[in-house]
Amino acid sequence: MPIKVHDQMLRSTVVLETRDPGRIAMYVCGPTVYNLIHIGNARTFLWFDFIRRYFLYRGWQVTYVMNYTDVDDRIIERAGVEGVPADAVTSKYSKAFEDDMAALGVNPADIICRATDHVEDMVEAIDGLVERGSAYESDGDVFFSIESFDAYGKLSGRTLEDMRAGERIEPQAGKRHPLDFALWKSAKEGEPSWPSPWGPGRPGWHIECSVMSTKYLGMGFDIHGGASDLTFPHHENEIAQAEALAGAGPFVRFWMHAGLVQMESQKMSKSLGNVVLVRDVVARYPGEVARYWALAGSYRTQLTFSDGVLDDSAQAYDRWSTFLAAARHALGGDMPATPAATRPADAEPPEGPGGEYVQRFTDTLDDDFNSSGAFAVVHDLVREANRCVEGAQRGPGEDRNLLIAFTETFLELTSVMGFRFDAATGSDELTARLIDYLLELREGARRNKEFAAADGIRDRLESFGVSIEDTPVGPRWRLGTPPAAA
RNA sequence: GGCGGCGUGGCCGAGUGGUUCAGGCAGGGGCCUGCAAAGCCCCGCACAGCGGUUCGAUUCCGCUCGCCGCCUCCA
Repeated sequence: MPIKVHDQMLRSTVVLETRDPGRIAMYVCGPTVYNLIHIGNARTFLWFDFIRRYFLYRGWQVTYVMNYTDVDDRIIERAGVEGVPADAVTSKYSKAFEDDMAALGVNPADIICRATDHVEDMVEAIDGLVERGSAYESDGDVFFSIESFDAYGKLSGRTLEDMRAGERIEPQAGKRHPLDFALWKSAKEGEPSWPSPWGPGRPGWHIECSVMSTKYLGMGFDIHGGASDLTFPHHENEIAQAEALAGAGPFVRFWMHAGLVQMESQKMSKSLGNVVLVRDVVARYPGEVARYWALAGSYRTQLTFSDGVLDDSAQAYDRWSTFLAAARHALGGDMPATPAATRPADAEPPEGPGGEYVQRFTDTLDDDFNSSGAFAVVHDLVREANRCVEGAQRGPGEDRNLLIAFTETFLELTSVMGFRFDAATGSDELTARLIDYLLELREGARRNKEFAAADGIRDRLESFGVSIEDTPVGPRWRLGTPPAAA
């Protein structure tokens, strides 16, 4: 079954036919590195990280490019506020972005490109646009003439008249059409600047993505992603620039946009100030919980963030980590490792007890990444696997074989979704030995029916965040969040 | 004003023209347990409202109401 994606340009879900068979070239608009990112931003990056993982799982070769916007009015503003040079701001927040992404288990793009490393390319592109009559200079600024590009508005589905009707700001002086946008901005005193045929200045925001995406992926690359608030004007402008310069389209084959995160019926945004930082979330929950929250619903719809939603996700995720701890306890040395499986569409159908789940998993995700369905598959798998735990812990037999197979499938599917359990269970060696020793003492007490003492040990360990579960073959424990930690 | 999206059981959140069913969280009952915990089993006659198409609509069409996004920097 082929993979289908919802293409914003067509406004429908269509079979993903790539420029080169078996290869996917994707570009996602990255952060403007002028402050800390919030979970609304993170949702987008978590999603494209997952999409890339899924493509790889399905046997595609993926080239994933992401930009960092490191020249921008807000960066200049921020540098003024912090009293440091602009590049100090951008290096600080680039690093912060990477740290936050790592905390969420988001892998870096294959190619990360910075606007400031590509100014010459942009100047060349702008020059080309001026030459072709798509752009014009005005007092040191260069603007793109939207009237010169017939298809302007095709992505966002609006006409020039529509857009004029909703004008809310005074047209900037020097523009021929109010919606013409800046390709090059002349520098004021003290601002970062680069030389150009129109004098010292800096590139406008939109041009970097057109130039860098086509530089690394070529015209007509497969997927361009970003959040839905970039549809207009940013992506519309990217199309205009790239296709005007190339003299032909398409710039991009498929446009994918992630829905925005809402805060109490209003979108979360830096300019509104109603943000929840990734940093604050990962201080309170494992990164996997945020990943679960972001990925459990469709990427296209709005997602509301409120107090409590992460608690729900934490409970749901806990079901998985609890299962895995139980499997590890029951299987001991037979515990499977995470398989590095790929499941190309043309491969043999998956076999074994977990095969049915693998099939359901790919079936649902092939349909525009229906992750909710994929989560349901994993939950169903966990339920069936849990039924085998009790039998498996008694020793070899049917239940044990099934549990091994189901656990392996579980690790396969959850790793495609970007969850890592191996590291998350961690406690250091000494802690583990101390806990084991305390449990030995407790077992002795239990054997002597000294339940008050046994329960005392359990209660104390619980208060440290160590949860104890007794099983017919001895207690198992795992580290969690201490109750009422905050 | 223009363009677009959404409204599913206490909450989150998929999906479909027709009595097998999403899934999770929360809640109730049971099994297991020394007690727990975890797990397993069972339990909710949900699809904003009003019309229409149809043998049959939560699913298609229209209207109404409500919510949200974009049109300005924004993931």
